[in-house]
Amino acid sequence: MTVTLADVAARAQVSPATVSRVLNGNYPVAASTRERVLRAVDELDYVLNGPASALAAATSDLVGILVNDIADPFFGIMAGAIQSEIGGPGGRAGGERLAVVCNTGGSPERELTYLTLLQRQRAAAVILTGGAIENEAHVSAVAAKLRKLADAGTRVVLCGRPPAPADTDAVALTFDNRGGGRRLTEHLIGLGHRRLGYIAGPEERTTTRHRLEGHRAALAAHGIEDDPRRTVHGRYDRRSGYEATLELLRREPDLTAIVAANDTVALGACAALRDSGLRIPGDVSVAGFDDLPFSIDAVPALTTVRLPLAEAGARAGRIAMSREEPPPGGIATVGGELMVRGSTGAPRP
Amino acid sequence: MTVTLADVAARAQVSPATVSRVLNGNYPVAASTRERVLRAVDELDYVLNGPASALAAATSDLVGILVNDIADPFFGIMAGAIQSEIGGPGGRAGGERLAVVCNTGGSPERELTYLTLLQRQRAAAVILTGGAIENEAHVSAVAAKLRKLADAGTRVVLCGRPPAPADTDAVALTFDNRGGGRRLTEHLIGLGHRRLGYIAGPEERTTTRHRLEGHRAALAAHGIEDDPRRTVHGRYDRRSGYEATLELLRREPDLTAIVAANDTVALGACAALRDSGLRIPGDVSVAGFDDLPFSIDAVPALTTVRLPLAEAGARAGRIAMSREEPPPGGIATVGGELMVRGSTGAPRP
DNA sequence: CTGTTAGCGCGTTCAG
DNA sequence: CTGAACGCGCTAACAG
Repeated sequence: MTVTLADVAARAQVSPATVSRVLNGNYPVAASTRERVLRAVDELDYVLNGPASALAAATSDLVGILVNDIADPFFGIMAGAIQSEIGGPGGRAGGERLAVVCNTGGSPERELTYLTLLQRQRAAAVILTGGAIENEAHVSAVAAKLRKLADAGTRVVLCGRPPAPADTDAVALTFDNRGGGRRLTEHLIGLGHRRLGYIAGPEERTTTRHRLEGHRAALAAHGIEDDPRRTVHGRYDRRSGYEATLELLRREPDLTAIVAANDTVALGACAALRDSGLRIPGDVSVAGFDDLPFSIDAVPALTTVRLPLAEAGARAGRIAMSREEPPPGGIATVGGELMVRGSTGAPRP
Repeated sequence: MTVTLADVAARAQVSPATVSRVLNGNYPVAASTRERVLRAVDELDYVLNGPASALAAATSDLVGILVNDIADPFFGIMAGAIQSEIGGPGGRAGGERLAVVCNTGGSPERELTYLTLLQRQRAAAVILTGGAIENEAHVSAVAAKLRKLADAGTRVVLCGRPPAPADTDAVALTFDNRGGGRRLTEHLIGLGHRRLGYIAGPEERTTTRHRLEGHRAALAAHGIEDDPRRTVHGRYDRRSGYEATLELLRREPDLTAIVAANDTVALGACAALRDSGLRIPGDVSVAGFDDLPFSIDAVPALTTVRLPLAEAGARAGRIAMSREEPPPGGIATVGGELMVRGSTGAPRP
């Protein structure tokens, strides 16, 4: 029923081994022989059996990409960039590797499950994107998994995530969330703001903590008291930004600025402010983080910290495919750039 | 080095076949035996070899998802919804299927290449999202591929895409782009607009054509001349919307409304209008399509046609997994809902 | 309910 | 440069 290597070999009057060599291009084969083989492949409409070759070769053409939520452009942009770099020559027959995108939804269990599933597939590489969960048990469980993957020959790269324990052999491209958060808040302080609300992401996540630490560092550096009532935790979504803003305004109606965990949350904050009859930035300044594509279309355009998501993803992809040297020590910090736009201004007198 | 089924079998004092049965849960196994096997699996930290079982079973746990661009939430939302429905019980050991996301970038060649790659992987199912390319040669090439996939037992589902030839056995969930486009333009006409600009998507794509046809049908139904100078083609991105808007204004400065191919393009149009000193909707009304999450945060909020992307994706995923009956005839039309918001209003007198 | 027996289709030695 | 032979790790009949 289905065409196999042997069928191609028979038709091309060569041995199966030769066909395999032609297809994988890893061994010298006479030009004329190659011709005949390729013709036979074409005539029979032969398609290599991936599982069979993965079994024999003990490695597959799959690259796992773990994301929190692929519907969120923050992850979509990284995933797309990774994918654009894992194809091309260098792989097995055809050279195209396939991206297995795994939505963890931020759940530790799913993260581990997917890592196991990728291990089962003998993935050529695994790239974990976005912040990590800061639960001790989970961190060590992940580290153990990463170690096993590395032992099995799977390349592990962290993209936008803090480094894993050194013995995991995982390369890390880490976003400078702390520095970005600090510069952002310093920008607001520089404008004259002294009463700043902060909408943080979910607890127990590195991204949340680092951004918040940067914010607090800026406050501390300028002698501004860090009133805990000015910080609210929520999810990384619009609704959370909306509700948190109402809550912040309830607690302290004379806030002059709101710093959001990310752009999506900032958009929700803007909506809440508008619905409360407050003007941006006339009454309250708003700042986001990430600089997702829509941020520039907010009205006023959102002041935020641009993270080079596509560049980082592309680099992670290349490193995963050994097409680029890992950074020295296996760790690189990727900086963010402060984008000052219309949503922040001087506080009302 | 690596633990195999046989190792587990030996430790549990059963045959390899029994271990396989426990892991796949497809055959009755005595509870006590299962216990012993699972314990052995645990103690040895055994992970099934995916390629090996795919080879033996002649089918894998992989589900292919073809998208134009995973960084675009239009596709990200569908991909995420699909993924949420392909896991769960019913599959092989563990029951979790993996989503292979393939970015075609709208290129016909890449589309075919990815279909071949998925065929090679013996994917359990393939879901093609978004509009199709309307090139005769390509359409038949894709149909041929889909037929082969179906023959090999791969379930094929089209999500947000017009039906393929009936003999491909592909189930299609098609968006009613024509109807949505028509209602949108009728809404504008109803407000009193007579000079409407249209920013279409790339040529040779079903989505572009259908939305445009709906627009024209509305014009025709109301006796409004369809001046070709009022239509500009571009890509489905913000920049394209920006430039097309400037071009439309150059051609006909007294347009009172602009209909965009999708929300992203509409955002670009809004930016161009603002930069041109025109107010929305006071001077020019703007409408989009899709109702992506950010559309409600545009200022003014975007009038658009909501497509139930998540619902359609989820349904496509269930159909692909045979967890839901395909629609009668294998074809279902998914309607859009007109969302009237602040970006459209009566034209200036 | 469980063990035995054959492959699944390919990559990779090792000879030639 | 090419062929022969073996085994990758698992599932699927078939018996029992």
